[in-house]
Amino acid sequence: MSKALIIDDEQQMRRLLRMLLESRGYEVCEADEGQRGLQEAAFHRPDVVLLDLGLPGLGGLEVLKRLREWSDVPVLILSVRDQEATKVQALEIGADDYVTKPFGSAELLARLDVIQRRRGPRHTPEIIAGPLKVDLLHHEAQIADEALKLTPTEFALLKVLTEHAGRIVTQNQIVKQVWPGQSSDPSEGLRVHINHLRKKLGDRGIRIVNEPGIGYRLEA
Amino acid sequence: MSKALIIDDEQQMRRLLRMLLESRGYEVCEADEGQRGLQEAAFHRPDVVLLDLGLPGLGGLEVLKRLREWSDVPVLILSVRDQEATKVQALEIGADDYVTKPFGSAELLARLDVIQRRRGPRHTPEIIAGPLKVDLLHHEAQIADEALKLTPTEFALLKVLTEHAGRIVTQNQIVKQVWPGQSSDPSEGLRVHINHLRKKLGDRGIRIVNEPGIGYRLEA
DNA sequence: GCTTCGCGTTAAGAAGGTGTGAAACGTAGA
DNA sequence: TCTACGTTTCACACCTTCTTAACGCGAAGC
Repeated sequence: MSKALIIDDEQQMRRLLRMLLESRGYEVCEADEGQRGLQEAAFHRPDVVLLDLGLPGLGGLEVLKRLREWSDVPVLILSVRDQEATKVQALEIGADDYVTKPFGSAELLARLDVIQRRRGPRHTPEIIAGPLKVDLLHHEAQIADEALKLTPTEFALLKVLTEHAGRIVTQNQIVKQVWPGQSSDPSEGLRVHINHLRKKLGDRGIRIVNEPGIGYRLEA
Repeated sequence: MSKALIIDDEQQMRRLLRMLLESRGYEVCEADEGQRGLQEAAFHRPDVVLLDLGLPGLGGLEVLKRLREWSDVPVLILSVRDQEATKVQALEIGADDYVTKPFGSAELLARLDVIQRRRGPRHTPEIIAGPLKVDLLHHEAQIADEALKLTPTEFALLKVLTEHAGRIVTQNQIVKQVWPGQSSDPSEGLRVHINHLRKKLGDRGIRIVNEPGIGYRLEA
């Protein structure tokens, strides 16, 4: 059975989440405040954390940062609208995904599934996401055993997205990985390369989804 | 000819093993560190791996675990006395056998034979891709039983490409194999030798295809 | 309804990689 | 020393890829 930790200051929200999660077979523990959340995480070792960004006292970002100092547990951010900048920060610190309040229960559970299925950076020469296979050693990419003809930049881009398949990758993260040591801002060109990549991927079960103002996500 | 990969941080040990193995007709490659060992294994696809348990950085057990995620290659563990528990762990993870340092050369070679016989048939000293046959033992290459007259560099180049026939080999990989221990960048000359090789291959069902910005691929 | 903002799409020039022939260089053997 | 052979270097034409700019579109906000 998976354990989930909810860190949120609103009692109603905690109750809602608890019901949802328990109906899915999770064992649930809660914290209404950041400091306590960290303690609970250390003690219970949850398999997934649901973290509210708008925490009083120790803020959500700070909690995430301290958590990441010693744990790789998947973290799902709960945020309200107009917290775009903060959401981006959270993803870059190491959050796995976010949902915006108010959210549908189906959406929440789906995202939970995805971030728990993820694996850390692979050390095999291949990354696989659904029908997509990225061979880092030979610089090859295949969909359902059919080779894709990619340019070096497109390959690097697809690699980053596939490594985090199902999760959002911020534009900053992408740019830093694909154009390392770049001074000027190539995020203009990013759109072009995303476009090319989408055309080459076609309609074969792999999509690149845009998250406006934040980044991109590869869906299998 | 069989390929062996040595992963050990002590240079003296590597040299000793290399001599032993080469005297037995093995082709040997080395790595002084775990991460590099995994890369070498992925690229060279050795027929047997000799793995030191006491590696700095990425430990021997960790290397073995990651190797076993994608490879069934026979692995012989090199351990020192008083590592009983670790040896057991290694065998459980998927090592095939172990020898304790210091070991006699006869014992090592015997164990190597055993664990290799356990796995399928021996490697042939030939690489074949379609109508192309590369005979490593006699340094000969044939297309449809017609011998090719190749220079040493051309032969080494064709060997690398044929070993990975159908897949992309990056320029870096080619250069490292054909011009080992070269400091200056011979990738200029690579183009020339590719050119020569293409001429000698002619139009007999074997093509060398360029992947711009990445490397080359041999197609049968 | 208008403006603003971010994204998708397209086109074209700039930048960089590749193929090819020839010349220069190094080396071993006669 | 000369010769033969293989390797490396160079120059240049050609092609692919990258970058930049412009424009259309839809969503969000005023």
